Amino acid sequence: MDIENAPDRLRSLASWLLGQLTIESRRVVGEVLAEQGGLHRSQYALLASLEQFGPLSQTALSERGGLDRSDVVRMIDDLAERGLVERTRDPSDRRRNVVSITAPGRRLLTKLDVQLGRAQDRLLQALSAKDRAQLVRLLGRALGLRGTKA
Amino acid sequence: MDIENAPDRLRSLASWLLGQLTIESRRVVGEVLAEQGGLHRSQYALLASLEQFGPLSQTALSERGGLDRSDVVRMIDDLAERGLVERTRDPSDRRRNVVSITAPGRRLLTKLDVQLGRAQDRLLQALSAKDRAQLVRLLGRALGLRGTKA
DNA sequence: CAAATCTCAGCGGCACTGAAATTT
DNA sequence: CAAATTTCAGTGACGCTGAGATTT
Repeated sequence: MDIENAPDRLRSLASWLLGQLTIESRRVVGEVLAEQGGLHRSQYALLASLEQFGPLSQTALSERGGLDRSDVVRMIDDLAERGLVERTRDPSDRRRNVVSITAPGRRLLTKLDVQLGRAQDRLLQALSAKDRAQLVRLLGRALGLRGTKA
Repeated sequence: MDIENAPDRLRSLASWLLGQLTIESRRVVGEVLAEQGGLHRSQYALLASLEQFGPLSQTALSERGGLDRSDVVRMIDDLAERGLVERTRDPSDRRRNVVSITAPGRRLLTKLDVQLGRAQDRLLQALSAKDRAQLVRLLGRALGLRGTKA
């Protein structure tokens, strides 16, 4: 897509620019995930939550990762089949599942961290390091993130 | 979605933040479009291209608006039915369609401009005017837009 | 009982693909 | 003939909804 030729209305519209860059972002990230095991984006989010916060219920996972409860079911099904997470009934509240990341899950997550980092570089190659940091800051703030330099 | 509770890996990942804000963006923009005639986002892009550049072929429209040729067919079908654009065969090259915006199309476009402007304000309410401008600038640059202050 | 959790089936928008038909 | 343009049918990921089953 040649953004230079787009009409002014679009070139100055935040929502349109966001959408266009997100398309590109999904392409770039999708390539990485396809190579490194064929996970979905949401599955990276699940592994990231489990690694940082320890075992979680599926509801907690959906909240942490900004995912729908329904998608969590399907994505955890798949991760469990691959041995990247374990799902067991919570003995203290048998409505809940307790999902935890496995050693192979951690290893894959580490690998993905590296590759996704490079994907960000490709996505934002036109921006300086300072501008990339600023972009992340502005996006975070627009989403209601307070303070932390994350 | 409560971004505060997301894992650090996601909160600092540009592609994830982009995706989350784009979800919100589509929600907000979708509401406006649903109220003001029920158009799709891509149809606003089509009207915007036609207004600025005059009558265009469908291929040109797909390039200007970052749309797929296939979607242009469907979206123009609908716009033509509503009387917002006109589609005629190009007499000088009968492979082409010539699409042009109509008076009602212009009127709707103007109305949408206002409402979409407000939608941007809602989407980015957490940012100052300066930060919004900076965000637009960074997104444009990441997409390869050179120079213009748009 | 009401509320929480998980599961399942399905929907609609969207970016995209492949192939056919027409014209240059 | 090859190339360009439009059209059509269909795909897959994704965000989401509604309803049911189980448990608290």
